[in-house]
Amino acid sequence: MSFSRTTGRPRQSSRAMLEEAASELFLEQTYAGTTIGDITRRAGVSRTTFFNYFATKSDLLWVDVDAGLAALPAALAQCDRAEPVTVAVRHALLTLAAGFGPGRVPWAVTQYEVMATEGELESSALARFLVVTGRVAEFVAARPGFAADRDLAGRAFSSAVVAAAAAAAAEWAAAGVHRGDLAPYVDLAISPVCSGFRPVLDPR
Amino acid sequence: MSFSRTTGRPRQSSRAMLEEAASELFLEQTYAGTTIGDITRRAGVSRTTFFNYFATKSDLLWVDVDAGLAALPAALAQCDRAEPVTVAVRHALLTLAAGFGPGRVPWAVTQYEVMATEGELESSALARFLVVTGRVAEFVAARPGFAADRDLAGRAFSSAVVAAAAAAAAEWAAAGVHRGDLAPYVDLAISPVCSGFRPVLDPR
DNA sequence: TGCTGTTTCTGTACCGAGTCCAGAAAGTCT
DNA sequence: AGACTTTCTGGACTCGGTACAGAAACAGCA
Repeated sequence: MSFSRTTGRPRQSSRAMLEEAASELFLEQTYAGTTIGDITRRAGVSRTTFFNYFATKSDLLWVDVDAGLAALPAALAQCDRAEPVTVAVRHALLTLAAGFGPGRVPWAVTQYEVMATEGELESSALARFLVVTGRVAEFVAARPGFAADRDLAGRAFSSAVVAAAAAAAAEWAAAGVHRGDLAPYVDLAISPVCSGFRPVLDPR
Repeated sequence: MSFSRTTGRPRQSSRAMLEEAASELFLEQTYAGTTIGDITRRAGVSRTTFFNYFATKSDLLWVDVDAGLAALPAALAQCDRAEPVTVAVRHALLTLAAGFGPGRVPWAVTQYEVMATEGELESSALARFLVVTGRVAEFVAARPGFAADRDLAGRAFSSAVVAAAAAAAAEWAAAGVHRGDLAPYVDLAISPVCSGFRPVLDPR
Protein backbone atom coordinates (compact mmCIF):
# COMPACT_ATOMS: atom_id res chain seq x y z
CA MET A 1 0.00 0.00 0.00
CA SER A 2 2.54 2.60 -1.01
CA PHE A 3 0.96 5.98 -1.63
CA SER A 4 2.79 8.51 -3.73
CA ARG A 5 6.47 7.73 -3.85
CA THR A 6 8.51 10.56 -2.44
CA THR A 7 11.74 9.42 -4.02
CA GLY A 8 12.73 8.73 -7.59
CA ARG A 9 11.74 10.41 -10.83
CA PRO A 10 8.13 11.54 -10.79
CA ARG A 11 5.85 9.97 -13.35
CA GLN A 12 5.12 11.89 -16.49
CA SER A 13 2.57 9.43 -17.71
CA SER A 14 -0.26 7.42 -16.27
CA ARG A 15 -2.65 4.64 -17.09
CA ALA A 16 -5.34 7.24 -17.65
CA MET A 17 -3.30 9.01 -20.34
CA LEU A 18 -2.79 5.82 -22.23
CA GLU A 19 -6.38 4.73 -21.82
CA GLU A 20 -7.57 8.01 -23.23
CA ALA A 21 -5.24 7.94 -26.20
CA ALA A 22 -6.29 4.37 -26.83
CA SER A 23 -9.98 5.22 -26.61
CA GLU A 24 -9.66 7.87 -29.27
CA LEU A 25 -7.78 5.58 -31.58
CA PHE A 26 -10.16 2.68 -31.04
CA LEU A 27 -12.99 4.90 -32.18
CA GLU A 28 -11.09 6.06 -35.23
CA GLN A 29 -9.40 2.84 -36.27
CA THR A 30 -10.90 0.04 -34.16
CA TYR A 31 -8.91 -1.98 -31.70
CA ALA A 32 -7.35 -4.31 -34.23
CA GLY A 33 -6.40 -1.41 -36.45
CA THR A 34 -4.33 0.45 -33.90
CA THR A 35 -0.90 -0.65 -32.80
CA ILE A 36 0.72 -0.07 -29.46
CA GLY A 37 3.02 2.31 -31.24
CA ASP A 38 0.04 4.38 -32.37
CA ILE A 39 -1.17 4.68 -28.82
CA THR A 40 2.12 5.69 -27.27
CA ARG A 41 2.81 8.10 -30.08
CA ARG A 42 -0.44 9.89 -29.45
CA ALA A 43 0.10 9.82 -25.73
CA GLY A 44 3.56 11.27 -26.26
CA VAL A 45 5.52 8.53 -24.58
CA SER A 46 7.80 5.82 -25.80
CA ARG A 47 6.52 2.43 -26.75
CA THR A 48 8.41 0.83 -23.92
CA THR A 49 6.63 2.79 -21.20
CA PHE A 50 3.34 1.31 -22.34
CA PHE A 51 4.43 -1.92 -20.74
CA ASN A 52 5.08 -0.14 -17.48
CA TYR A 53 1.37 0.41 -17.20
CA PHE A 54 -0.21 -2.50 -19.03
CA ALA A 55 1.02 -6.01 -19.44
CA THR A 56 -0.82 -6.51 -22.68
CA LYS A 57 -2.54 -4.57 -25.40
CA SER A 58 -5.77 -6.43 -24.73
CA ASP A 59 -5.77 -5.19 -21.15
CA LEU A 60 -7.04 -1.95 -22.61
CA LEU A 61 -10.23 -3.68 -23.69
CA TRP A 62 -10.96 -4.74 -20.18
CA VAL A 63 -10.13 -1.74 -18.03
CA ASP A 64 -13.75 -1.07 -17.18
CA VAL A 65 -14.58 -4.71 -16.72
CA ASP A 66 -11.58 -5.25 -14.50
CA ALA A 67 -12.53 -2.25 -12.44
CA GLY A 68 -15.97 -3.72 -11.89
CA LEU A 69 -14.66 -7.18 -11.21
CA ALA A 70 -12.29 -5.84 -8.58
CA ALA A 71 -15.27 -5.48 -6.28
CA LEU A 72 -15.83 -9.23 -6.17
CA PRO A 73 -13.71 -10.10 -3.12
CA ALA A 74 -15.43 -7.42 -1.09
CA ALA A 75 -18.85 -8.53 -2.25
CA LEU A 76 -18.08 -12.10 -1.29
CA ALA A 77 -16.56 -11.15 2.04
CA GLN A 78 -19.60 -9.30 3.28
CA CYS A 79 -21.94 -12.20 2.75
CA ASP A 80 -23.89 -13.62 5.62
CA ARG A 81 -22.00 -16.67 6.81
CA ALA A 82 -25.24 -18.36 7.74
CA GLU A 83 -26.64 -18.19 4.21
CA PRO A 84 -26.28 -21.20 1.96
CA VAL A 85 -23.23 -20.91 -0.30
CA THR A 86 -25.25 -20.82 -3.44
CA VAL A 87 -27.37 -17.88 -2.43
CA ALA A 88 -24.33 -16.07 -1.06
CA VAL A 89 -22.58 -16.36 -4.39
CA ARG A 90 -25.72 -15.30 -6.19
CA HIS A 91 -25.95 -12.16 -4.09
CA ALA A 92 -22.32 -11.33 -4.64
CA LEU A 93 -22.61 -11.67 -8.40
CA LEU A 94 -25.72 -9.55 -8.50
CA THR A 95 -23.99 -6.85 -6.51
CA LEU A 96 -21.23 -6.95 -9.05
CA ALA A 97 -23.64 -6.78 -11.94
CA ALA A 98 -25.33 -3.78 -10.41
CA GLY A 99 -22.17 -1.85 -11.20
CA PHE A 100 -22.83 -2.10 -14.90
CA GLY A 101 -25.58 -0.10 -16.51
CA PRO A 102 -26.23 1.60 -19.82
CA GLY A 103 -23.92 4.41 -18.79
CA ARG A 104 -20.91 2.21 -18.40
CA VAL A 105 -20.14 0.04 -21.35
CA PRO A 106 -16.65 -1.44 -21.52
CA TRP A 107 -14.52 -1.44 -24.63
CA ALA A 108 -14.63 -5.18 -24.72
CA VAL A 109 -18.32 -4.86 -25.50
CA THR A 110 -18.22 -2.15 -28.13
CA GLN A 111 -15.27 -3.64 -29.92
CA TYR A 112 -16.94 -7.01 -29.82
CA GLU A 113 -19.48 -5.76 -32.29
CA VAL A 114 -16.77 -4.46 -34.59
CA MET A 115 -14.44 -7.43 -34.41
CA ALA A 116 -17.17 -10.01 -34.66
CA THR A 117 -15.42 -13.03 -36.04
CA GLU A 118 -12.01 -12.00 -34.84
CA GLY A 119 -10.74 -14.09 -31.98
CA GLU A 120 -8.82 -11.21 -30.47
CA LEU A 121 -11.17 -10.97 -27.56
CA GLU A 122 -11.35 -14.64 -26.83
CA SER A 123 -7.81 -14.97 -25.70
CA SER A 124 -8.03 -12.26 -23.12
CA ALA A 125 -11.56 -13.09 -22.03
CA LEU A 126 -10.76 -16.46 -20.55
CA ALA A 127 -8.11 -14.92 -18.36
CA ARG A 128 -10.82 -12.91 -16.63
CA PHE A 129 -13.15 -15.85 -16.47
CA LEU A 130 -10.54 -17.94 -14.74
CA VAL A 131 -9.72 -15.27 -12.20
CA VAL A 132 -13.34 -14.80 -11.25
CA THR A 133 -14.02 -18.51 -11.21
CA GLY A 134 -11.01 -19.03 -9.00
CA ARG A 135 -12.17 -16.44 -6.50
CA VAL A 136 -15.63 -17.97 -6.30
CA ALA A 137 -14.17 -21.45 -5.94
CA GLU A 138 -11.96 -20.32 -3.07
CA PHE A 139 -14.93 -18.77 -1.40
CA VAL A 140 -16.97 -21.92 -1.76
CA ALA A 141 -14.19 -24.14 -0.51
CA ALA A 142 -13.55 -21.90 2.48
CA ARG A 143 -17.11 -22.07 3.67
CA PRO A 144 -17.51 -23.67 7.09
CA GLY A 145 -18.83 -27.17 6.76
CA PHE A 146 -17.64 -27.64 3.22
CA ALA A 147 -16.43 -31.21 2.87
CA ALA A 148 -13.26 -31.74 0.88
CA ASP A 149 -14.80 -34.65 -0.98
CA ARG A 150 -17.15 -32.23 -2.67
CA ASP A 151 -14.28 -30.38 -4.25
CA LEU A 152 -15.30 -31.17 -7.80
CA ALA A 153 -18.86 -30.09 -7.15
CA GLY A 154 -17.60 -26.81 -5.75
CA ARG A 155 -15.45 -26.11 -8.74
CA ALA A 156 -18.16 -27.16 -11.14
CA PHE A 157 -20.57 -24.78 -9.45
CA SER A 158 -18.08 -21.93 -9.59
CA SER A 159 -17.41 -22.45 -13.26
CA ALA A 160 -21.03 -22.91 -14.16
CA VAL A 161 -22.31 -19.91 -12.30
CA VAL A 162 -19.64 -17.59 -13.67
CA ALA A 163 -20.17 -18.94 -17.16
CA ALA A 164 -23.89 -18.31 -16.87
CA ALA A 165 -23.18 -14.77 -15.71
CA ALA A 166 -20.82 -14.29 -18.63
CA ALA A 167 -23.45 -15.55 -21.04
CA ALA A 168 -25.84 -13.04 -19.57
CA ALA A 169 -23.27 -10.29 -20.01
CA ALA A 170 -22.78 -11.30 -23.61
CA GLU A 171 -26.51 -11.19 -24.26
CA TRP A 172 -26.66 -7.83 -22.54
CA ALA A 173 -23.84 -6.58 -24.69
CA ALA A 174 -25.51 -7.87 -27.82
CA ALA A 175 -28.69 -6.01 -26.94
CA GLY A 176 -27.02 -2.92 -28.33
CA VAL A 177 -28.11 0.56 -27.53
CA HIS A 178 -31.29 -0.64 -25.92
CA ARG A 179 -29.60 -2.57 -23.18
CA GLY A 180 -30.62 -1.47 -19.74
CA ASP A 181 -29.12 -2.73 -16.54
CA LEU A 182 -27.04 -5.86 -16.48
CA ALA A 183 -28.34 -7.24 -13.21
CA PRO A 184 -31.66 -8.67 -14.41
CA TYR A 185 -29.92 -10.56 -17.18
CA VAL A 186 -27.48 -12.06 -14.72
CA ASP A 187 -30.19 -12.96 -12.25
CA LEU A 188 -32.16 -14.84 -14.84
CA ALA A 189 -29.09 -16.71 -15.97
CA ILE A 190 -27.56 -17.75 -12.68
CA SER A 191 -30.60 -18.55 -10.59
CA PRO A 192 -31.14 -22.00 -12.11
CA VAL A 193 -27.50 -22.85 -11.58
CA CYS A 194 -27.70 -21.90 -7.94
CA SER A 195 -30.86 -23.82 -7.32
CA GLY A 196 -29.43 -26.84 -9.09
CA PHE A 197 -26.33 -26.93 -6.93
CA ARG A 198 -28.07 -26.08 -3.73
CA PRO A 199 -28.89 -29.66 -2.65
CA VAL A 200 -25.38 -30.75 -3.57
CA LEU A 201 -23.45 -28.02 -1.84
CA ASP A 202 -25.54 -27.04 1.12
CA PRO A 203 -25.41 -29.47 4.02
CA ARG A 204 -28.96 -28.95 5.18
CA MET B 1 -16.58 -33.62 -49.35
CA SER B 2 -13.73 -33.80 -51.82
CA PHE B 3 -11.90 -37.09 -51.59
CA SER B 4 -8.38 -37.32 -52.91
CA ARG B 5 -7.72 -34.62 -55.44
CA THR B 6 -6.81 -36.07 -58.79
CA THR B 7 -5.31 -32.88 -60.14
CA GLY B 8 -2.55 -30.60 -58.93
CA ARG B 9 0.70 -31.37 -57.17
CA PRO B 10 0.31 -34.25 -54.72
CA ARG B 11 0.92 -33.50 -51.07
CA GLN B 12 4.28 -34.33 -49.64
CA SER B 13 3.28 -33.48 -46.12
CA SER B 14 0.32 -34.01 -43.86
CA ARG B 15 -1.11 -32.99 -40.56
CA ALA B 16 0.06 -36.27 -39.10
CA MET B 17 3.67 -35.58 -40.03
CA LEU B 18 3.62 -32.24 -38.33
CA GLU B 19 1.78 -33.56 -35.30
CA GLU B 20 4.38 -36.23 -34.85
CA ALA B 21 7.32 -33.90 -35.18
CA ALA B 22 5.65 -31.56 -32.76
CA SER B 23 4.97 -34.32 -30.25
CA GLU B 24 8.62 -35.27 -30.13
CA LEU B 25 9.73 -31.71 -29.66
CA PHE B 26 7.12 -31.00 -27.01
CA LEU B 27 8.51 -33.88 -25.00
CA GLU B 28 12.07 -32.68 -25.41
CA GLN B 29 11.59 -28.93 -25.10
CA THR B 30 8.02 -28.33 -23.92
CA TYR B 31 5.46 -26.52 -25.99
CA ALA B 32 6.62 -23.04 -25.14
CA GLY B 33 10.21 -23.98 -25.84
CA THR B 34 9.70 -25.08 -29.41
CA THR B 35 9.08 -22.74 -32.29
CA ILE B 36 7.14 -23.42 -35.42
CA GLY B 37 10.45 -23.35 -37.22
CA ASP B 38 11.71 -26.19 -35.04
CA ILE B 39 8.72 -28.28 -35.94
CA THR B 40 8.82 -27.74 -39.66
CA ARG B 41 12.58 -28.25 -39.71
CA ARG B 42 12.20 -31.62 -38.08
CA ALA B 43 9.30 -32.51 -40.33
CA GLY B 44 11.38 -31.54 -43.32
CA VAL B 45 9.07 -28.93 -44.73
CA SER B 46 9.19 -25.19 -44.95
CA ARG B 47 7.82 -22.99 -42.23
CA THR B 48 5.14 -21.66 -44.54
CA THR B 49 3.56 -25.03 -45.18
CA PHE B 50 2.84 -25.37 -41.50
CA PHE B 51 0.10 -22.84 -41.98
CA ASN B 52 -1.39 -24.89 -44.77
CA TYR B 53 -2.28 -27.48 -42.17
CA PHE B 54 -2.78 -25.54 -38.96
CA ALA B 55 -4.02 -22.05 -38.46
CA THR B 56 -2.18 -21.63 -35.21
CA LYS B 57 0.64 -23.15 -33.20
CA SER B 58 -1.74 -23.75 -30.31
CA ASP B 59 -3.93 -25.89 -32.52
CA LEU B 60 -1.35 -28.58 -31.97
CA LEU B 61 -2.22 -28.67 -28.29
CA TRP B 62 -5.80 -29.46 -29.06
CA VAL B 63 -5.68 -31.99 -31.85
CA ASP B 64 -6.89 -34.81 -29.63
CA VAL B 65 -9.46 -32.67 -27.91
CA ASP B 66 -10.77 -31.36 -31.19
CA ALA B 67 -11.01 -34.88 -32.52
CA GLY B 68 -13.12 -35.87 -29.52
CA LEU B 69 -15.23 -32.76 -29.70
CA ALA B 70 -15.99 -33.38 -33.34
CA ALA B 71 -18.38 -36.09 -32.23
CA LEU B 72 -20.68 -33.62 -30.54
CA PRO B 73 -23.05 -32.85 -33.41
CA ALA B 74 -23.63 -36.54 -33.97
CA ALA B 75 -24.16 -37.16 -30.30
CA LEU B 76 -26.70 -34.38 -30.14
CA ALA B 77 -28.45 -35.44 -33.31
CA GLN B 78 -29.19 -38.95 -32.17
CA CYS B 79 -30.95 -37.84 -29.01
CA ASP B 80 -34.50 -38.86 -28.37
CA ARG B 81 -36.65 -35.91 -29.39
CA ALA B 82 -39.13 -36.73 -26.66
CA GLU B 83 -36.58 -36.37 -23.88
CA PRO B 84 -36.36 -33.11 -22.00
CA VAL B 85 -33.62 -30.88 -23.43
CA THR B 86 -31.57 -30.94 -20.30
CA VAL B 87 -31.29 -34.70 -20.15
CA ALA B 88 -30.62 -34.88 -23.86
CA VAL B 89 -27.69 -32.55 -23.52
CA ARG B 90 -26.46 -34.44 -20.50
CA HIS B 91 -26.47 -37.68 -22.45
CA ALA B 92 -24.66 -36.13 -25.37
CA LEU B 93 -21.93 -34.71 -23.18
CA LEU B 94 -21.48 -38.00 -21.38
CA THR B 95 -21.14 -39.80 -24.69
CA LEU B 96 -18.48 -37.33 -25.60
CA ALA B 97 -16.69 -37.77 -22.30
CA ALA B 98 -16.69 -41.51 -22.78
CA GLY B 99 -14.21 -40.94 -25.58
CA PHE B 100 -11.55 -39.82 -23.14
CA GLY B 101 -9.88 -42.29 -20.85
CA PRO B 102 -6.48 -42.82 -19.33
CA GLY B 103 -5.20 -44.05 -22.66
CA ARG B 104 -5.96 -40.87 -24.48
CA VAL B 105 -4.58 -37.79 -22.88
CA PRO B 106 -4.38 -34.69 -25.06
CA TRP B 107 -1.34 -32.44 -25.23
CA ALA B 108 -3.31 -29.64 -23.76
CA VAL B 109 -3.45 -31.65 -20.56
CA THR B 110 0.13 -32.78 -20.31
CA GLN B 111 1.52 -29.41 -21.23
CA TYR B 112 -0.80 -27.82 -18.75
CA GLU B 113 1.21 -29.37 -15.98
CA VAL B 114 4.44 -28.06 -17.45
CA MET B 115 3.28 -24.58 -18.26
CA ALA B 116 1.39 -24.11 -15.04
CA THR B 117 1.28 -20.35 -14.62
CA GLU B 118 1.73 -19.62 -18.29
CA GLY B 119 -1.37 -18.30 -19.95
CA GLU B 120 -0.50 -19.91 -23.24
CA LEU B 121 -3.33 -22.35 -22.98
CA GLU B 122 -5.94 -19.88 -21.92
CA SER B 123 -6.00 -18.07 -25.19
CA SER B 124 -6.75 -21.12 -27.24
CA ALA B 125 -9.02 -22.80 -24.72
CA LEU B 126 -11.86 -20.33 -24.93
CA ALA B 127 -12.10 -20.81 -28.65
CA ARG B 128 -13.05 -24.42 -28.06
CA PHE B 129 -15.40 -23.52 -25.26
CA LEU B 130 -17.25 -21.10 -27.47
CA VAL B 131 -17.62 -23.58 -30.29
CA VAL B 132 -19.05 -26.25 -28.04
CA THR B 133 -21.28 -23.81 -26.24
CA GLY B 134 -22.55 -22.55 -29.54
CA ARG B 135 -23.42 -26.03 -30.75
CA VAL B 136 -25.30 -26.82 -27.57
CA ALA B 137 -27.12 -23.52 -27.70
CA GLU B 138 -28.22 -24.18 -31.26
CA PHE B 139 -29.47 -27.56 -30.26
CA VAL B 140 -31.42 -26.14 -27.36
CA ALA B 141 -32.96 -23.39 -29.43
CA ALA B 142 -33.93 -25.78 -32.20
CA ARG B 143 -35.90 -28.04 -29.88
CA PRO B 144 -39.57 -28.23 -30.67
CA GLY B 145 -41.56 -26.17 -28.23
CA PHE B 146 -38.71 -23.93 -27.29
CA ALA B 147 -40.08 -20.43 -26.83
CA ALA B 148 -37.99 -17.60 -28.18
CA ASP B 149 -38.49 -15.59 -25.03
CA ARG B 150 -36.41 -18.11 -23.16
CA ASP B 151 -33.42 -17.38 -25.32
CA LEU B 152 -31.27 -16.10 -22.49
CA ALA B 153 -32.08 -19.11 -20.34
CA GLY B 154 -31.09 -21.41 -23.17
CA ARG B 155 -27.78 -19.70 -23.66
CA ALA B 156 -27.11 -19.55 -19.97
CA PHE B 157 -27.77 -23.26 -19.70
CA SER B 158 -25.45 -24.01 -22.60
CA SER B 159 -22.64 -21.97 -21.16
CA ALA B 160 -23.10 -23.29 -17.66
CA VAL B 161 -23.27 -26.92 -18.61
CA VAL B 162 -20.24 -26.74 -20.86
CA ALA B 163 -18.31 -24.78 -18.25
CA ALA B 164 -19.13 -27.41 -15.65
CA ALA B 165 -17.94 -30.10 -18.02
CA ALA B 166 -14.76 -28.16 -18.64
CA ALA B 167 -14.17 -27.80 -14.93
CA ALA B 168 -14.58 -31.55 -14.62
CA ALA B 169 -12.09 -32.09 -17.41
CA ALA B 170 -9.62 -29.79 -15.69
CA GLU B 171 -9.98 -31.68 -12.42
CA TRP B 172 -9.58 -34.93 -14.33
CA ALA B 173 -6.45 -33.59 -15.97
CA ALA B 174 -5.07 -32.44 -12.65
CA ALA B 175 -5.57 -35.90 -11.19
CA GLY B 176 -2.36 -36.87 -12.92
CA VAL B 177 -1.39 -40.40 -13.65
CA HIS B 178 -4.14 -41.80 -11.48
CA ARG B 179 -6.95 -40.34 -13.50
CA GLY B 180 -9.34 -42.95 -14.75
CA ASP B 181 -12.22 -42.26 -17.09
CA LEU B 182 -13.43 -38.76 -17.70
CA ALA B 183 -17.12 -39.54 -17.79
CA PRO B 184 -17.79 -39.87 -14.03
CA TYR B 185 -16.16 -36.50 -13.41
CA VAL B 186 -18.34 -34.89 -16.04
CA ASP B 187 -21.48 -36.55 -14.78
CA LEU B 188 -20.95 -35.30 -11.27
CA ALA B 189 -20.27 -31.80 -12.53
CA ILE B 190 -23.10 -31.30 -15.00
CA SER B 191 -25.98 -33.10 -13.32
CA PRO B 192 -26.77 -30.24 -10.93
CA VAL B 193 -26.74 -27.79 -13.80
CA CYS B 194 -29.18 -29.89 -15.77
CA SER B 195 -31.53 -30.39 -12.87
CA GLY B 196 -31.41 -26.68 -12.09
CA PHE B 197 -32.41 -25.66 -15.59
CA ARG B 198 -34.94 -28.39 -16.08
CA PRO B 199 -37.97 -26.50 -14.70
CA VAL B 200 -36.94 -23.42 -16.66
CA LEU B 201 -36.33 -25.03 -20.02
CA ASP B 202 -38.69 -27.97 -20.13
CA PRO B 203 -42.31 -27.12 -20.85
CA ARG B 204 -43.78 -29.78 -18.61
C1' DT C 1 27.12 22.52 -4.26
C1' DG C 2 27.98 17.95 -5.27
C1' DC C 3 27.16 12.94 -4.26
C1' DT C 4 24.12 8.88 -3.73
C1' DG C 5 20.21 6.32 -4.22
C1' DT C 6 15.80 5.55 -6.40
C1' DT C 7 12.51 5.53 -9.79
C1' DT C 8 10.77 6.56 -14.40
C1' DC C 9 11.62 6.93 -19.10
C1' DT C 10 13.83 6.00 -23.66
C1' DG C 11 16.19 3.68 -27.54
C1' DT C 12 17.58 -0.21 -29.43
C1' DA C 13 18.03 -4.75 -30.41
C1' DC C 14 15.80 -8.98 -30.39
C1' DC C 15 12.40 -13.05 -30.73
C1' DG C 16 8.48 -15.58 -32.38
C1' DA C 17 3.76 -15.87 -34.37
C1' DG C 18 1.25 -14.97 -38.23
C1' DT C 19 0.45 -12.77 -43.08
C1' DC C 20 1.41 -11.93 -47.90
C1' DC C 21 3.04 -13.03 -52.20
C1' DA C 22 5.54 -14.29 -56.26
C1' DG C 23 7.21 -18.05 -58.25
C1' DA C 24 8.93 -22.88 -58.51
C1' DA C 25 7.65 -27.86 -58.47
C1' DA C 26 4.84 -31.68 -59.56
C1' DG C 27 1.42 -33.69 -60.96
C1' DT C 28 -3.32 -34.47 -64.45
C1' DC C 29 -5.91 -33.57 -68.49
C1' DT C 30 -6.32 -32.17 -73.58
C1' DA D 1 3.66 -30.20 -75.63
C1' DG D 2 1.18 -27.05 -73.55
C1' DA D 3 -2.56 -25.54 -70.09
C1' DC D 4 -4.35 -25.95 -65.67
C1' DT D 5 -4.34 -26.87 -60.80
C1' DT D 6 -2.55 -27.53 -56.53
C1' DT D 7 1.27 -27.78 -53.19
C1' DC D 8 5.46 -26.11 -51.63
C1' DT D 9 9.09 -22.69 -50.90
C1' DG D 10 11.58 -18.52 -49.65
C1' DG D 11 11.70 -14.01 -48.36
C1' DA D 12 10.02 -9.81 -46.73
C1' DC D 13 7.04 -7.78 -43.56
C1' DT D 14 4.02 -6.46 -39.37
C1' DC D 15 3.10 -6.60 -34.73
C1' DG D 16 3.16 -7.92 -29.80
C1' DG D 17 6.14 -8.69 -26.22
C1' DT D 18 10.87 -9.03 -23.77
C1' DA D 19 15.51 -7.55 -22.28
C1' DC D 20 18.60 -4.24 -21.14
C1' DA D 21 21.69 -0.47 -20.73
C1' DG D 22 21.73 4.03 -19.85
C1' DA D 23 19.70 8.74 -19.51
C1' DA D 24 16.57 11.84 -16.93
C1' DA D 25 14.47 13.60 -12.83
C1' DC D 26 13.74 13.90 -8.49
C1' DA D 27 14.88 13.59 -2.73
C1' DG D 28 18.02 13.54 0.96
C1' DC D 29 22.27 14.42 2.81
C1' DA D 30 27.02 15.90 3.17
